[in-house]
Amino acid sequence: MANYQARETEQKWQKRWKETGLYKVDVNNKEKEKYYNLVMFPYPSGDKLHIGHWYNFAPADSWGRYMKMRGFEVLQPMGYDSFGLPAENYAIKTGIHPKQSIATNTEKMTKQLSDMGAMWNWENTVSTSTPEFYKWTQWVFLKLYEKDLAYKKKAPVNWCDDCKTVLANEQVQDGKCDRCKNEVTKKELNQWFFNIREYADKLLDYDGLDWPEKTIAMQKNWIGKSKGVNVSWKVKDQDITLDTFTTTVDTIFGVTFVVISPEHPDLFKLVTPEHSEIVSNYIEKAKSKSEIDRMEEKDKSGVFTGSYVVHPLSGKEVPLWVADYVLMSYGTGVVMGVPAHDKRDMDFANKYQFPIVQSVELENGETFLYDDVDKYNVNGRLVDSDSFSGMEILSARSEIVEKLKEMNMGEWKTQYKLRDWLISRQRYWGAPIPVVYDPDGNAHAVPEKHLPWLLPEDVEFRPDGTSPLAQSQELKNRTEELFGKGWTPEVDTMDTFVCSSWYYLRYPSVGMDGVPFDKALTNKWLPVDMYIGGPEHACMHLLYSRFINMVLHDLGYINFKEPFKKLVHQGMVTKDGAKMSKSKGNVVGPDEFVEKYGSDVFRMYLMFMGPFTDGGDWNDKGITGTARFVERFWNLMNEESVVLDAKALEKNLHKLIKKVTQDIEKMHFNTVVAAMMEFVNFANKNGIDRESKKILAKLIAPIAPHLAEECWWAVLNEKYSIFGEDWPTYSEELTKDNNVIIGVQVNGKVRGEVEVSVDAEKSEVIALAKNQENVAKYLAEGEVVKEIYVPGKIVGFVIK
RNA sequence: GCCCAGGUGGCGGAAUUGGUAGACGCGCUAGACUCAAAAUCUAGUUCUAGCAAUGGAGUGCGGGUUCGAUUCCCGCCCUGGGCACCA
Repeated sequence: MANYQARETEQKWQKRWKETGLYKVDVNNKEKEKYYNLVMFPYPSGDKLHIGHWYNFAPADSWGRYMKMRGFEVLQPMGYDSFGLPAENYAIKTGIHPKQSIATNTEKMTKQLSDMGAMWNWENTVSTSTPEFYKWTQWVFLKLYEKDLAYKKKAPVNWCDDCKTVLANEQVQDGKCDRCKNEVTKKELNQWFFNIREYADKLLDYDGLDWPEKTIAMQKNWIGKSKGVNVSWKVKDQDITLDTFTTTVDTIFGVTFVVISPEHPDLFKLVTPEHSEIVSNYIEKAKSKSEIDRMEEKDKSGVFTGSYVVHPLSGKEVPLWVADYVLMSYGTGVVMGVPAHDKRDMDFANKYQFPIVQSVELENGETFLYDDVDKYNVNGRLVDSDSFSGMEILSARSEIVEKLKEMNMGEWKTQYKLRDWLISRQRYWGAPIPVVYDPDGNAHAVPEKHLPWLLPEDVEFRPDGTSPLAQSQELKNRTEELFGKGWTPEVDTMDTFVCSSWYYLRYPSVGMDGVPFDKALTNKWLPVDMYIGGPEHACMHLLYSRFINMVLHDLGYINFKEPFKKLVHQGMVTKDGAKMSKSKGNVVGPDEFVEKYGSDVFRMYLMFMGPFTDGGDWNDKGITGTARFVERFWNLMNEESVVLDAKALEKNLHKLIKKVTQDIEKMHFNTVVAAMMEFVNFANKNGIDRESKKILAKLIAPIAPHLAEECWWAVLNEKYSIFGEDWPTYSEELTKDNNVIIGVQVNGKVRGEVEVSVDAEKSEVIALAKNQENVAKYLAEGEVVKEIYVPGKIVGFVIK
């Protein structure tokens, strides 16, 4: 018999699948239930598909195929996140226009993705840098603009001097640019933002989402909701009031100083003349520190402003200091210093000799830092706090706020760490922000009828910190022609995360010109049933998408709030335990292995390596195990065999169907492959009949589609295609064993084993166990005080 | 510092309403086939003592609960990921 010719066979089927349109999805299908199976779309880089793509896409495809065999109409589209820096940087290096390189790369990548043999719906593909797509990205911008959810403001923003552009907070990690790892600095610029803070509370609602806990926790942490109180402090001898935010207003009688951020706009008004020089010097020094320095500097520093503020409840005067540990970007930029109960304030007080005044204690009478307890759920009372002394902490908070409210000196306030999403980019290769300015400099949205607001082509790409679009004569002319003399275009482009925040809505409606997405079709197909992609997007793409989706929901365009019902993150493939990277030179290229063993073997090995969500360690030798298995599988299917034990075959087959079904449902593909191997080993010894072979082919179909199709059609001579077949079912009754071998323990140690019927009486089993020679030996050493029998599990004796 | 995930043979990993730890695969050892090798097949493979039967130890470390713990509880150590002066 001939060996299995993997490559030839795979190419044959890929061709046939394509010609027969096997995976074409009928988006209007009314008979079958829909299933939207989505992977995060890739960036079309010039490099070949790397192992991470395979590790992500192949199991996702197996999942889609499984759902197809379960009878769903499966939409499994693939597209390209094609705006962004790499194409632009490549253009700067080579002079090849991004439009050109992206077109070439997209074509190459589509070919590679097809070679994978996955059932992508190529009729429903998108590429975000095409005018037919970004027209609607601009439409999304306009919708937000109309609702005041897009606005322009001058603010200190994150600047990457290597990429020559601003970045959103989410794109700064450890003070460094997410993309190029260059240090990020602050710049004061007039930029476009999306008001994602407006949705902070809605974004904190994860009701009905089947998402990893980890991801939800990361988002919650990023949004950072804190409930607290704004307290007002009058500045002594001046007509200024400063607000401080605190989550623990119960400590207000422990305030011994107040600290203001160096960036506070009113700061200069508060500094007394004799302190102005020292404060100016301090501000200068703080400004010159990079984000990273400031982050790493745990050591507190600050200077006195010369002014005092008045405690709203006690009337005492406390000094007002300026210190850079107070952030202007969170809360009010001013904090009350409570050194007795806050670690940072304590460090600061110790350094500059402020008094430390205790104002709360725990139930046991001990003092404490709020850093060490759950501040929203603490039991204790106030001390030395005027009329509030002795009060329970939590109720004292309400009482204090009531009092402050009466005086008009305070109120409840909720703060978020989340900041608005900065979407302007001073780069070329992105969707132009559809805004123009009148001669007075006022912004106006480009009317919808002028979309797509085309990206001009008469520009140089050299990034110099100004937007390349500013050079375009065409854009300038276009603006004046349409809007009038003296009108100018916005020259920034949009963050590419704007494109990816809504692309999943477009897939079912691809080809429709007049709308971003057809309402009925979208409400039918969305939300995405299964979304698979990397965990690194937790606080970027996955947060932005939820936000945009919610906005579109609130505007009435769609009837679902959340875009992704179920989310799964694939793990990472490592080499000898280390992350693969070009610099380490340990990158494994898929091509040579696909060439040698075929796509089925390659993807099965990736699945077999470890649990999908954990990732796995690549081993060049390890793949031979899967290759041997495919060969054994092929031989088993081809050989005529005599079944030695029909009962055992039936039982094992039903057990296999159950195991494979349940494990695929859990996405434990590694144990699916293991179970298939085990069964093939069994069938090789025992023999297998035709009906069982058919079931076996179906079971392997999701994970090795080409092999399954070939076995189904060429070996078993069944009707094309196996992917039109139903998923096998099993009988629970048949998976049950009549006899089991269970262990016998004496004082917890295994001393023998007995084979018993599953419904045997306890007395019967105990007697059988006692007769075991080795068991009897140990039982003789003492008196049996307890006999244990857990059916199907264990027999145990306790002796004294 | 805080939050999350994890630590099991030489290696990747199985097994948790507590019930014979190490499925499946890699590697390794021996044998068959071969002039030989590769490939394939058969047997073995946690460590340790023993010819064996059998015994001792064993799921990061130290305690605890239990007839019985990889699984539950307490206290540590280590690795990976995320956040980080958030008042």
